[in-house]
Amino acid sequence: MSSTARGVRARARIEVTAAIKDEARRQLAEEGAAKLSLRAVARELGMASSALYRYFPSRDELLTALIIDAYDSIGAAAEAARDAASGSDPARRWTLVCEAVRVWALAHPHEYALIYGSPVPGYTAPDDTVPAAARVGHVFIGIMRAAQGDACLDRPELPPGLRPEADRMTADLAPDLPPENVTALVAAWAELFGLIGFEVFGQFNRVVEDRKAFFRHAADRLARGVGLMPPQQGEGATPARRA
Amino acid sequence: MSSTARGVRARARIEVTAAIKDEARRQLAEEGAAKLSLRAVARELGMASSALYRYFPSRDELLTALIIDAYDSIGAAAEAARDAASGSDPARRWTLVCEAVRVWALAHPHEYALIYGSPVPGYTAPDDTVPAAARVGHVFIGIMRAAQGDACLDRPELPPGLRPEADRMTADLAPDLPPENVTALVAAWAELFGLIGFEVFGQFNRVVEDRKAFFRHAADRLARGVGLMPPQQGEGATPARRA
DNA sequence: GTCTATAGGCGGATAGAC
DNA sequence: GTCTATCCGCCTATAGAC
Repeated sequence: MSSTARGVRARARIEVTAAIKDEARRQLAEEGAAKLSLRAVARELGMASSALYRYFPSRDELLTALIIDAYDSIGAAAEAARDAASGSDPARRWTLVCEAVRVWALAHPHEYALIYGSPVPGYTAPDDTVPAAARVGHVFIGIMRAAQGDACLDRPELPPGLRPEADRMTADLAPDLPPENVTALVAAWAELFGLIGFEVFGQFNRVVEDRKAFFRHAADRLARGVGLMPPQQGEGATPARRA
Repeated sequence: MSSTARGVRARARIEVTAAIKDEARRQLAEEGAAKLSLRAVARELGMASSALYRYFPSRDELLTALIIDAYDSIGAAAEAARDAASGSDPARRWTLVCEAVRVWALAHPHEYALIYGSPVPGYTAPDDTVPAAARVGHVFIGIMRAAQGDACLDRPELPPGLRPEADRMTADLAPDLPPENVTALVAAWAELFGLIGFEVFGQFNRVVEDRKAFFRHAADRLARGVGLMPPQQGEGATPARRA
């Protein structure tokens, strides 16, 4: 009953919780999130399945914990890349963060599938997951902000029909940035995960071989799209408008 | 034993096969591909589960059939959009095909997840799926080809390190197009499915509201990236290079 | 081609003893 | 907090009758 005893128990609880999540992550890789089973986790851990219910009241709560962990992990990877590149210019920071996100995804394909792949049928993520899910996006917003501060942010065009939505997104996400750049950023954010998802999920099999070089180039193109680099001059033989 | 009887039986077989796939697609929506179960399909169809094995020798064969159907369906939607827009210029054809792919995905989210979402654990698609999977990409290649024929294709830059891979992809996919455009096209192809996937899988919840307008703008930006439109002039206050 | 029956598994979740 | 026992459901796949 001493505070020491409470500390010991609390520590044990944390360790068992971590062991459960570790084993669950292992099984994620083998069976997928849809088939994540408390029973199988318990079996592998040498515990009775009913004992797990003291740690996670249901299968879905365990899933939620894994999702938050995964978002936090990829978010931390993005933040670490940003911090390591703090001396570089914004365009280079952008590319390095993109590459860090890709590296994380390739190193953790099943956790990547859990958070950016198909939703798990019958499961809806609770609001607890939102802050962790936002971390990667915040890193990109921060890079854009710094670029604006350095006055090296090019402003892309915006068609009139998108103006209301652009203003709304801007108010929500980054009121201090121009709506043109916020809109481009949201698009680039989604497109980045298209590139990564195609690589992780195998759509690039038999299509792209040198994926690292391909990705680096694509990330640079995304940086151009959000205004972190000037639009390049085309080398084409003709101006692109039809006669 | 007459040829008529054979015809009747063949027709019945086709109809039952179609009914099985229809019911399986229905269940895909409710339980997901990972839990697709021959038994549940049979139950819903009022058949004995063992009877289904006369049509599909295993669960995986049924899954393969559903995957091929889904690729063919989204491919046909892309081709139909291309054909309907045959009078328009390449940039407009690009955008219309992108929108058709998005519309298909939103109308068939679970089939979309089956082909462009997380891989089904324990299942590997056989080579039979490759031709169907390539249809959407071929539509985009065709649009690029036509643009080149009309001499309205801008050629983006390529860094030296990507040259070998660009040449390799070009030889594989479209030897008659410039490697710069082929590389940009492959990137845009992946990015397109990033945009669509984020919408279908819910990543845009609470972020993008007017998704149709947002997508149209993003698709135009992709068209610019592959050279179907000239790069736009930035309106930014300053040139984008850092001092 | 369809059925019943069967083998040999799997799962979530709870009750109640210790 | 962990256990055993239990309820009740699910699955793939096959054998053999009709």
